[in-house]
Amino acid sequence: MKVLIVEDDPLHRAYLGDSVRAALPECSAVIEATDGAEGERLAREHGVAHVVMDLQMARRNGIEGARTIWRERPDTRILFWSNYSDEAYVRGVSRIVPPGAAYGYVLKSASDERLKLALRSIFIENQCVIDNEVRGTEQRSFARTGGISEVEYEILIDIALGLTDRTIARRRGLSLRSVQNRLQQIYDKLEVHQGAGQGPDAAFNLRARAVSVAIRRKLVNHGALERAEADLGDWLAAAAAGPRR
Amino acid sequence: MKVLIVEDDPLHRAYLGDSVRAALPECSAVIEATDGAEGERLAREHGVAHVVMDLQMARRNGIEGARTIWRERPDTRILFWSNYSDEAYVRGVSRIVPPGAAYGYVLKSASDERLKLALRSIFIENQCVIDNEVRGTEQRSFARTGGISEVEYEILIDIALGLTDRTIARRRGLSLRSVQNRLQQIYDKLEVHQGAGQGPDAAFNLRARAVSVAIRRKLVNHGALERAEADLGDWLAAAAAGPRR
DNA sequence: AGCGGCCTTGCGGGAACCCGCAGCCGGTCG
DNA sequence: CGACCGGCTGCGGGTTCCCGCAAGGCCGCT
Repeated sequence: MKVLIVEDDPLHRAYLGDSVRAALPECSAVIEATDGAEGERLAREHGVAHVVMDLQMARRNGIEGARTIWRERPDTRILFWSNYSDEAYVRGVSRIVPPGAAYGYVLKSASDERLKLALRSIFIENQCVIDNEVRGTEQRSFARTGGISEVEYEILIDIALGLTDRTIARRRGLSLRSVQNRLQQIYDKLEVHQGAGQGPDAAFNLRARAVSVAIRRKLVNHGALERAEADLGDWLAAAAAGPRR
Repeated sequence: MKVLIVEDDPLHRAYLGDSVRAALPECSAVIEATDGAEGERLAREHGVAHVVMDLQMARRNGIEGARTIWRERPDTRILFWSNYSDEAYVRGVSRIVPPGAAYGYVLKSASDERLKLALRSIFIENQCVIDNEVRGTEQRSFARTGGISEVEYEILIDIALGLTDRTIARRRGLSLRSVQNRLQQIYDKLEVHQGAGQGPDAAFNLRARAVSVAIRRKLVNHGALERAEADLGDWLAAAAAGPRR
């Protein structure tokens, strides 16, 4: 069994290497990469089926890397090892995991024991292991209160990108009013109010305010914006090529 | 000489401790804290004058911690040790450093040598040491192109918070039109255009778009938003108490 | 069938936003 | 001193945003 480690911090990389070797005697080789792009390349070259991946790396982030690895080999087992349990990361991961694939999400603050256990569970037993704290944010995200649904999340990203209502409508195949309705729901769930007086002296611009609290609540972050921007670029190009109107 | 290390990652904390002891034989004690709040407390209790501080920690970030430490003892020497050279961090730091204070900014990706050199320069020689890469973003930030001035930056933060033009005007003591003029400059410098057609079918909402590219360019980030939100809260309370109108 | 809920869509209007035009003022330079 | 520049301000209008009201469609339940 070959294990690929993708992690840009040398200290963490070394620590991970030790843990992998200690937890998995059946591991024949540990391969190391320092960013997502290199990880993709090495995974392809070595035909690796077991990966430990950091999210949030400097040059190419872990979600991108995992996506292309999974696209090429959907049965690859990936353990995400991250500093944060931000909803943006959790959503980003759960959106790209292929059906039936075994994966894990463990925080860097977890104990040695927990990490080794997760390694064995995922790589040997083929089971999913989600850190309890991460599970927490996942739960919250689908709970009644503060729970942003998938469709709403799309629109939220769109306004975070700075799109117009009309553009969002075209992109998502909705009417203008529907987009605005969804925005209304988002404002509700994010508890965004006008601030002071309702009418002439509202303190907040709701749309901008919603983005602000979404960022503060870690629903969206830099990585998510980058990905969304790339998608948007694709769509804009496609729309310009064949504007079916 | 006592040195306080504020860093939430145990691996990095241990590494820092080793480096400090190796680089500074005159160091009599190394004290460790795992977040900004604890760092403030320990600095006060031990009367520490030499601090190594991580930015971006989970519970209370380094800029907050450094601010209160410096407020209590402006001659404290602080070395910031960070993963990133984002403009938001650089601005955040350079805004709180007291006049004449010695401080440093070194990236975690720097070599062992560089870290030790910086430790000696700052703590012993009382000199400022700014990582070259950080200097780079600092330069860029004040250069002609893409250079957001301090006043513009304030307004940028305000729209990122979701404030109305009118509210910004009140807060900053400007007329409505002046705020909008500044916004215009920001749009220019951030190269934010309407996207497709000028008039009825603009793809972008400029204000939201500006925030989006500001985040992607790392002019603002989560920590900066948190701080700005706290400031805003103070101002709102003050404005409600004595609305001089 | 009838009913109630949920989502979608259209309409209308008040507020906010984006921005060109123009006047005012303090500072700099020839 | 006059010319010029950059920043601040008011005015006006075109567009977008925010949102209440109401009508229609789909679905499940009684």
